[in-house]
Amino acid sequence: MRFTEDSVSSPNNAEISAGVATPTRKRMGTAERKRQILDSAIQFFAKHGIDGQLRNLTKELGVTHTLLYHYFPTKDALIQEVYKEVFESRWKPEWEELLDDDSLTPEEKLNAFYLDYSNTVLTYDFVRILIFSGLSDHSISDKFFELLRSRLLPRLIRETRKYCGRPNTSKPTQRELEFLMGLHGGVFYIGMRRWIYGQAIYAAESPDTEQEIIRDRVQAYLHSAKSLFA
Amino acid sequence: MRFTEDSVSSPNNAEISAGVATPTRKRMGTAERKRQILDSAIQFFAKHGIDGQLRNLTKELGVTHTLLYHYFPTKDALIQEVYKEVFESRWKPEWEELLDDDSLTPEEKLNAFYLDYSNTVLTYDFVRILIFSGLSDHSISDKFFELLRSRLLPRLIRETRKYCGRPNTSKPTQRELEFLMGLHGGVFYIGMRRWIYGQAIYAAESPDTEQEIIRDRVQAYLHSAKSLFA
DNA sequence: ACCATTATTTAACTTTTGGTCAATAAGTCC
DNA sequence: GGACTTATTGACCAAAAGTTAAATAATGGT
Repeated sequence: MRFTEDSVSSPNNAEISAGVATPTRKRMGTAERKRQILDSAIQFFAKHGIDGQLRNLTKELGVTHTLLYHYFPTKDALIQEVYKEVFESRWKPEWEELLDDDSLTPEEKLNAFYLDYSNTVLTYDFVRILIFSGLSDHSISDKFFELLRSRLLPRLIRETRKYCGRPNTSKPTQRELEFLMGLHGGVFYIGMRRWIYGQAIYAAESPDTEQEIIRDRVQAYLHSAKSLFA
Repeated sequence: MRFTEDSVSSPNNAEISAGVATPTRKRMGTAERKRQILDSAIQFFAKHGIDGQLRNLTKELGVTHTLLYHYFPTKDALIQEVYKEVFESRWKPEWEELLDDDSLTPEEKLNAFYLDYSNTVLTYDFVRILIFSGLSDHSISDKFFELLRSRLLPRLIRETRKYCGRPNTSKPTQRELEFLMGLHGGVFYIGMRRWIYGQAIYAAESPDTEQEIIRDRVQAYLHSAKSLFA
């Protein structure tokens, strides 16, 4: 066995605080470790982008970066799993069901939808990874917007028309869609300011305030839609 | 004089199209070359982020990457100049003058402002560099939002109140600001979709459509502000 | 035509970073 | 408690990428 000259530089950070050295190597089950790495990777890539260095990611786990290759063949593979986890697994089919529910008014639907939608989408990892993806190749953001465009937008337009007392016979016009995107962007902008620009305009811990804000925007959208498309 | 073994690999791209080789080294004035590098760097960093490799940046210019260090001491220095160029130099004092103009109605002011504002802000480099900055350290985006917060938002709130027929005596409330950010975010979202997500919903070349859209949003904002803050 | 200046390149150095591989040790089963 | 499995590590590699120093060659002034 050989020792590196500066072997002092790897003091196993996670164990130091115990006071007495606990030099033993921890051994986790395959599934748990993989889960742990994936969870950390989500946070890590959301924070540093996909260019973050694996060595730093694994350092937070108190583990060598080579261990990563025992669970994921390559960095890209890890990133792909992160994407799947954050996007594909978080899409809620209930959103469509909600918007199709006949027992609710358009106003109730839009409010309920954007309240819940914002709850899952206006998240640190979701917002940042979505934008990181858009900034590089659009591979992820494209898939997400395809879901949006095909599943949600038509339903939202339909409810808007219902609210305005207009029939839902023709395809959504460009102007209708753009107007809806105004609402959509306004909502997403909340996440942008919070998770990209780091602004804490109102207490991030008070969901009440955020819900008020979203309700205001939905209300304003519907209200002015009525007068714009009359 | 010595030649590299694979000297073929640097065929001076810029000169190839001339047909006959023009092997001579071009020598530009200090100011022009620096300007040229800076302009390219803006586009380059906007496209690839600040992690883009200098070797690729200079390749586009048909120049060695080491030449860069003749004009900028370090990569960070170059990036700082890019930031200055894109943000500090593009802020228009006219915006404040416009919003203070007594001969215009609030509606006219907001329309005129957002039309012009979007024209300079909804740009490839502006949108992307702003977001790249927000994603890493907020050094740039913070400065920009400070301008926004101190120079523009109070005036926009004031005009909104004027439109609603309310006095401008107290400080803007959180709710008023948030509602305004709904409009602001909705407008910025146009740039997001175009320059981040790569969506071309309407022809990017038809400014008419974009102006309509913005007018719609301003209109909706004012209209529903009146009913929300009545 | 020559010289001084300096823009530009060539070559090399260093650090970073994704990835490989053999060695080591923590559990588990008998 | 010994053997087997495999989670984990340490050392190393090669390519990438920022940076430096010296050599080279345009250009302008005289």
